[in-house]
Amino acid sequence: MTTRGGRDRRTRKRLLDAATRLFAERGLKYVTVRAICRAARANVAAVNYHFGDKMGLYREVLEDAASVVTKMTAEAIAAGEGLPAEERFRAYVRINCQHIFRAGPKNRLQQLMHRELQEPTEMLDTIIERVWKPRFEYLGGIVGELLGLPPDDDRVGRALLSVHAQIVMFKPSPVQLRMGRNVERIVDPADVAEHIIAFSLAGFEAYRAAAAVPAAAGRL
Amino acid sequence: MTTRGGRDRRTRKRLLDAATRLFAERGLKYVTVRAICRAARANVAAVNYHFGDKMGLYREVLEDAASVVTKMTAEAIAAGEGLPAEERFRAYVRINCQHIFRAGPKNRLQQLMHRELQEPTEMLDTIIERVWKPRFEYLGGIVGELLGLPPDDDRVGRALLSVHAQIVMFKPSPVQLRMGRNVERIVDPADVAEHIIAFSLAGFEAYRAAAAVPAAAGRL
DNA sequence: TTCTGATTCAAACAACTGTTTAATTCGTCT
DNA sequence: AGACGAATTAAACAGTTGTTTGAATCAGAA
Repeated sequence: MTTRGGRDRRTRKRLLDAATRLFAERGLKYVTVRAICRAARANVAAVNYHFGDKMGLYREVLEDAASVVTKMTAEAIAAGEGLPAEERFRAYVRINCQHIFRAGPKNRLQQLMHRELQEPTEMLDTIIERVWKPRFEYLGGIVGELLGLPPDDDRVGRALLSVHAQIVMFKPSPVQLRMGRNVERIVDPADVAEHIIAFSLAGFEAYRAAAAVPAAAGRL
Repeated sequence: MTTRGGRDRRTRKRLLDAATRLFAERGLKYVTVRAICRAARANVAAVNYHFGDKMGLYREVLEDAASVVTKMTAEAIAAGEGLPAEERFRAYVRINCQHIFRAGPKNRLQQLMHRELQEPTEMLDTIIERVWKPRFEYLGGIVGELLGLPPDDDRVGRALLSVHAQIVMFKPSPVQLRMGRNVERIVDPADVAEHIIAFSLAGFEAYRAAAAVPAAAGRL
């Protein structure tokens, strides 16, 4: 029983690895079962044998990715434990940027989570519940504190999206690649994290200042 | 010659309209020729007859969209003519948000331009040259002035992307739809524009302040 | 009207997709 | 060795895709 996985689990693992890489790079629709099996050096029927169908493989890839990424988020939260809100914000952005921008398999898992938002599949609900909601709730608490507003305030919601938008955007993509700027320098991981931190903290401060002078609040 | 367009140009126009809508909603790969022809009440062979092939139709849709959107950008630039940098920035963001968030056909054309960045086709180069480069150059001039830095400075590049990221993000998408917040209020067009303006201007100001105190510049 | 060229149509085409099948190979236990 | 179940394989399957074909239809000129 336990040892039946001599040959078995090995091609299964190869399929999962190849599928993770390809799905992250091109998305569910653009990756064919044949391409996965070619990359995993397996027969075309291997996907159906081990995972039922293509969607079953995708489901398992995404669930594995969600587990790893969720653990990563927990680390990012733990890194700010006991610190004041501003430092918790810095820690969160820094760790997130590291995992998204650095090369390697961790990067791919993050990419899968982002892709599900841009190009949703039937797994969207699962990913939102397990990955995105916890993140946004945590970050919402921090931003609310920094803005001096309750976490469910609309202004907190918008500020949250502003932060999220920046983290996503700086992932090198076709946009930046041909803008005539030196992309390698602009999107340097460390610089980007510090940029987002400084830019966002200033934005929070602007809200704080506006809230302190109610007469100007309408302008915001 | 001139009047041969009785029946001819009409189905051609219907195909272009249907294709524009569908491509904007689902993207090139997810829209079938048959779906376009069904929506345009035309025969399956109509696309190949009028545009050569599917890609020819997509090319024409995107080129038409680029023309309209480019004109729109010119209007946004003209709206800030002669005004100081901060007011030019406000005008640019406001007009952009209007066109992206408001319902209607204008919205779809913008969406096509954004989609080409997320899911590039062979038309990417054309769209970057005709739509994105002019926009980023104009906005780069404004942001450079507001930051007190030359337009080609890396920090200007990052600030540019921060603004762009926010404008893109607030377009309602699956992310926001299930975050447990009241999305209709958070992404209200007018509020979003003012939020992005306030948030970004504060970010610019932070850079300005940091530049004025060189000792702290390394932190940013 | 008759002719001509452009347009439309139903049908079929070839290539690709995910999936299934039935035979074969492999590892493991008796 | 022999037997059994799990895993792999080549081949085929059914459905969808973009595209082509050749006949039918239409509008306008001679």
